[in-house]
Formats: sequence, C-alpha cells, structure tokens
Amino acid sequence: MKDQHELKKGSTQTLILAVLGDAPSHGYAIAREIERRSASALKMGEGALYPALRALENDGFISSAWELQLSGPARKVYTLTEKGQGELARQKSAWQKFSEAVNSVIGGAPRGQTT
Amino acid sequence: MKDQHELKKGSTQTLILAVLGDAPSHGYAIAREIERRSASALKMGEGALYPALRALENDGFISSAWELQLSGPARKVYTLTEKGQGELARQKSAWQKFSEAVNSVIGGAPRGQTT
DNA sequence: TTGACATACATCAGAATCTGATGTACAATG
DNA sequence: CATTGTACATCAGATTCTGATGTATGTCAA
Repeated sequence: MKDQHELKKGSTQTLILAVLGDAPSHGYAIAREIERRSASALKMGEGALYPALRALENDGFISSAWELQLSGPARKVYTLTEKGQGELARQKSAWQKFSEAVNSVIGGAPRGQTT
Repeated sequence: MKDQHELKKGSTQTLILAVLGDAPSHGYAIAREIERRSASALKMGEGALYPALRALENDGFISSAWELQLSGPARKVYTLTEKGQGELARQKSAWQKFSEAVNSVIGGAPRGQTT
C-alpha cells in the first residue's frame, strides 16, 4: 500500500495526537481515553503506547514534563507542539483519504466511471 | 490495538476478498482493480499481493486454477469459496467497526473532562 | 502484615506485515 | 534488439504490534 504505509505506522500515533489535540495528558490516561472514546473497541497496549510516545517526542510533535503527584507514581505529561498540530491535521486527512479508499474498494465495483 | 490487529493483518486481505466477491480474477488483475476502484489511492505491491493470496488459499477462503492464455503468460485465477464469503462479510464488518472507532477517537472528545 | 489491585512508567523477544528489489518468462511495439 | 506490459514468485530489511515482564507507589481488606 501507499497511504496505508502511513496508516499502519500511524494509526496509533494518530489516535495519540488526537487525544493530545484536545488537552495535555500522560501516557496511562491517553490509553484510557482512547479506550473510552472508542467504547473499548480500541485498546492500546503499553508495548505500543510508550514507544509511540517516544517516537512522537523525537519528531518534535509532542513535548513532555514530569509531574509529581502528592499521591501515587509520577506522571509524564505530554503536550502537543505547534509542529504536532500540523502533523495531527495531516494524519487526520491521511486517515480520511485511506478509509474512503478502502470503502470504495469494498463498497463494490462501480460500473460507470465518473472520472 | 485489538481490532487493528485484524485490520493491519487484513486490510490487504479484505481488499482482495472484496474484489473476488464480485468476480473471480487473477493476481495481477486484482491489484489493478484495487488501484482503479480507489482512484490510485491504494497501490498493492507484488510483495504484499502474492503472499496474501497464498495465505487466503491456505485458509480455504479462495481457490485457484491455472488458466492458459492464447497469448501471454498463464494466469492463476482465484475464486471466492463459500467459506471465503463468510470471511469477507466478517472482515467487512470488522473494518467498519474499526473505522468507526477511529473516527470516534479523532472526532473529538465527547465528554471533556480533565485528567 | 500480607495479599491483591490500580496507577504509572518502561523494555524486550517474538510474530506478523509491508516495502522495494530482484528474477523468470512471454508477447507486442518501435 | 531494446523496451514495455503482462504475470507469476521470492527475499532481505525495516517497521510495528502483542504479550510478558519488571520497577515502584498507594489503597483497601483480611
């Protein structure tokens, strides 16, 4: 595939960016939020989550800051950067294009080409 | 992810099954048809195509028969089996569920609450 | 106190998949 | 004769996800 390349690599990233696009959050909470918004249809494992967060930070799409808690373990809170906002828009659009393309294929064979 | 597991593994398979759901075809033609239906948004490389066809045949979802041509190379024509029809329905439904879930997440926060 | 569970981070081996290149072979075209 | 299109197939390399494991803190109950 071509855009699926992006999709496969990025559906995890897209989801994370989308959540951070609404508000800064930390890893554990991001995973729960994705689960909640998707009504548990999507579950992000820690083995996928943390490497993805690191990759996003390496690319400059998000930035992190440790936040000590009065109670419980410290949290690493991530914030979407300006660069990350552009990337989020790009990935959203790539997802839409991809999902429309898949729907076109599985939707059936169009007989008259309206090209 | 959970369904993405299916998605990632299967978007290629789903596309192939969908094309064969309309009519029997051979590898090269399937790839072109996917490209055509998606307006070139999806391009299936041979390195993804042929292994996927073999996997589908191993699972009994499609069956193959060589077809000699009067002119040009022989073709291996694939036909969707009954079992394959059930699988196609299953994969279509999995795709829809997955894409809706992704849309729910990137669509924004329904209940915005902090942390 | 001990055990279980939730929060919160992180890493790793193994499995699965896609990309891109390469190779074989036939036929038509310039 | 070289190139291009058809049509099959394989493989190394890169990437990603899964599931398990590990560390550490805090709460709750037995």
